[in-house]
Amino acid sequence: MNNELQKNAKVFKALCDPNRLAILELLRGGEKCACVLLEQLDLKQSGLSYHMKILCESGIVASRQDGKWTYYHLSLDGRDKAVELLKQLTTP
Amino acid sequence: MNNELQKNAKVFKALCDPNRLAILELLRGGEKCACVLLEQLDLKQSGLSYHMKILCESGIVASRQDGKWTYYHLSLDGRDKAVELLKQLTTP
DNA sequence: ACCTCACATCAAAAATTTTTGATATAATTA
DNA sequence: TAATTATATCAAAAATTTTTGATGTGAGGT
Repeated sequence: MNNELQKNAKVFKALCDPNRLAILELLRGGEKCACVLLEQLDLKQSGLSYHMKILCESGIVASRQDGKWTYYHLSLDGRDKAVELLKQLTTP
Repeated sequence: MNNELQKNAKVFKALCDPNRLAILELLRGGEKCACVLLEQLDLKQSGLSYHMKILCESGIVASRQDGKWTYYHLSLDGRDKAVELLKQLTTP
C-alpha cells in the first residue's frame, strides 16, 4: 500500500476512536495530566497510554513532562496541519 | 460509549484507511464510475463496494445512478462539514 | 539505597474492520 | 424473455486494532 497514504491515514486514525475523541474533548478544556484523564475515562492505565501515544504521534496532541507527571494538551500546529490535509484530500 | 462521539468518529473512520484515501485521490480528478475505480485499485468488486458505502455514509462522497452505472464524486458539502467538525474537535 | 508513584511497554485475549468468494438484484441488451 | 452487465449484500476468513494484566522504567521521596 502507498506509503504516503499510510502516513496520511495515521492522522485520521487518531480521530476515529470514541475513546480518543473523548480525550480530545477533555483536552479542549485545557491541559491535563494523564492521571486526571484516567479518572474521567473508562480506561485502564495501559489503555490510556496506548491512546495517548496514538494521539501524540498524529501531532494533534502534544505532551510535556513535569517530574513524575505527563501533561497533555491540544497542539494548534497539529490541528492546522490536520485541517490542511483534510481539505487537500477532499477538495475536488 | 458516548453516542455523539460515535457519530463523529464515523466521518473520520472514512478517512483512516489507505484504500479509501486512494479512492478520494482518484475522485479529486473528477467523478468516476465504480468500474473505473475498480480497475485502478487493488480491490475486489465487493471490497470496493464496501469502501464506497463507508465513504458515502460519511458524507464526503456522493453518488449518482445512471442506468447500470454508479458514479461517485467528492461532496463539497461533506468536505465542509468534516472540516468544521475537525476544527471543533481539536481547537482548545 | 530502597520504596513508591506515574507512566510506558509487552504479549495475549477480545473486539472490530477488511477481504474474499458466493450469491442477489436491478438495469440493459440480444 | 433469457442472458449479460454493474453493483450490492452476505457470511466466513484474515488482518488489524483495542483491551487487559503483568512487568519495566525513571523520578522523587524516605
